[in-house]
Amino acid sequence: MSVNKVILIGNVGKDPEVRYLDSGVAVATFPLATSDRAYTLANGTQVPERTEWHNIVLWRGLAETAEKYVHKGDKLYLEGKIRTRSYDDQAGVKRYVTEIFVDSMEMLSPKAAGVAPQATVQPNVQQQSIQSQVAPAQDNGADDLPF
Amino acid sequence: MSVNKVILIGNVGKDPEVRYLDSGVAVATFPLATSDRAYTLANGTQVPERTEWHNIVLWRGLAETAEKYVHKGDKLYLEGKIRTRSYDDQAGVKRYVTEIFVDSMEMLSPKAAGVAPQATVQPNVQQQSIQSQVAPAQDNGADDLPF
Amino acid sequence: MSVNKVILIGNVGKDPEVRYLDSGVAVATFPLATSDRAYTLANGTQVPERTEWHNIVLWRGLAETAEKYVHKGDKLYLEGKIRTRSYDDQAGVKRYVTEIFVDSMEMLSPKAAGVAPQATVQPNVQQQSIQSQVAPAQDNGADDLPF
Amino acid sequence: MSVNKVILIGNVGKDPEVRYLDSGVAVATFPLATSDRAYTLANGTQVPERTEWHNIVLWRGLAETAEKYVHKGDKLYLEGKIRTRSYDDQAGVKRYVTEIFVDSMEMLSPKAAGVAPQATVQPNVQQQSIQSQVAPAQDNGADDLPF
DNA sequence: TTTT
DNA sequence: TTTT
Repeated sequence: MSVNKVILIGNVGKDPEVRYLDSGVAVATFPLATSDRAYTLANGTQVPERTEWHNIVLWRGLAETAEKYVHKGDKLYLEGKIRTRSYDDQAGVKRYVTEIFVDSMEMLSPKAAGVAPQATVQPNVQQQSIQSQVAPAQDNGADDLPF
Repeated sequence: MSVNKVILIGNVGKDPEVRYLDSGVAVATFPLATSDRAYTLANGTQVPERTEWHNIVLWRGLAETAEKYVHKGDKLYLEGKIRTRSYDDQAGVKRYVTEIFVDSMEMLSPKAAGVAPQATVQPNVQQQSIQSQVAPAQDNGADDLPF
Repeated sequence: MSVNKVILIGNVGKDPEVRYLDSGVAVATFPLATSDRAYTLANGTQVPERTEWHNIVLWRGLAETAEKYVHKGDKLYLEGKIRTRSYDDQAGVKRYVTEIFVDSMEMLSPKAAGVAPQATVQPNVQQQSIQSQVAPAQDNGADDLPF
Repeated sequence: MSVNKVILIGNVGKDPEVRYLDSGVAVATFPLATSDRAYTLANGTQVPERTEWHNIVLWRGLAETAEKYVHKGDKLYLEGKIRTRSYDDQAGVKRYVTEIFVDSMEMLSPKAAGVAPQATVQPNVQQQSIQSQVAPAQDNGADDLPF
């Protein structure tokens, strides 16, 4: 038994890229930024703001919602899980990418809010089914990569 | 304004490695496994169990607690944030590691439970202060790396 | 747009009570205890352990899973939402009960773990559908009350 | 070992009421609304939107931040714990109130966002210390009640 | 490299 | 009414 849960509120770095698998399943990807506030330590050291970029992945209905309603700059609430996949780069070296597979999405930007109809996917009947078609970099071409 | 929160329940893959920075600050690292349950899709496809490995990082008091009480095989509840850092590998290629910086830890294994005294760090006066001393691979030697 | 999310790890106070609505839908209820650790303040004051009791409500498949596998004393991980309902007591005074409607459950007790097959409900097609049949105390009789 | 965690995103129903205890500690209270989306069941039943009201309580620095920056209508992200307390009403009947004790707050309304300086309290050295001074209704007078 |  |  285990739990793998991520909650993010942040800003969309680029318009979503949406691909459709042969099966017709939609996959959307985009970067999301979260930022730590700058602050000062007890000893006077200034710790500057730091931005963290997350590789966001949505499937099926959520991907279609993202395609319609999510834009660069939007603020989103996302709930999902951490997923690290590996691939071999051009030099044949194994590399890793950590992504957030989203289960639930809410729009926080005023313009966007209230637009998305049904922003939650059915759990367990979802991402993993098509995982093997999505993961590999080599059969997509470099410019087709989610990230 | 943003939120970057991770909640994990999983099993410790190896005993924690604990290092002490020059400042005396403790840093503990270990892998934690979470697993999706195996299940069968509507179309009959069997989706096998899949294990996700998380790179866990604890600081200061939490690192010292981990050094004393956390062992391979233990089940833990962890709350923290996602942090991706980059480093240059031996070939000079930029590589990325995603880690979970822990803010709060609870022991779920019966043996371990109830032992840890104060399993929560003081937020904001914490990890980032010593970040530059910890991140780089090059000044530590390969066998000194958290992961 | 909003979020109402609760995450609990605690111990079951009593065996679940399970009822079946006329529609055949199962509803399980039980109390769950969470405890703050005792600790000492900077000024020396001892703050004792404090137990919080949560009114847990599960529906449909989750209720049936609880009926089979959840017992007094078990440790559970629960994810759900807060729900406050009102009813009129015997004296006709409006009273409030706050309950946790569970979306996802995991067994943490070693004996129980691994037994439950599909511990997540389909979101949005769930609790609210039968809410009006469940809420009122007056049409159930006092001994039929969830709590 | 246990976990009692609440995550809310919702709208402030009224300007915060802030009181100062004899010790100088600030306590802020206000209602926060979260709403389920309306939706239609498989059988055609319309399930209307439903608003849930949460009794929010903040202490110390967070209460002072709320006093300065939080207003009716603002959208907030809150992280905290569930706490149910009892009191005797005018008729001497024991009554219960469930409150959310906040550990962390973020402003989501554009106007407010970015204003609050340090929106996280130090855990474990916090609410419980002054609990007995705050809980009872009877020594405060009805108009002094948080809710 | 963990657990069920 | 549970656990450590």
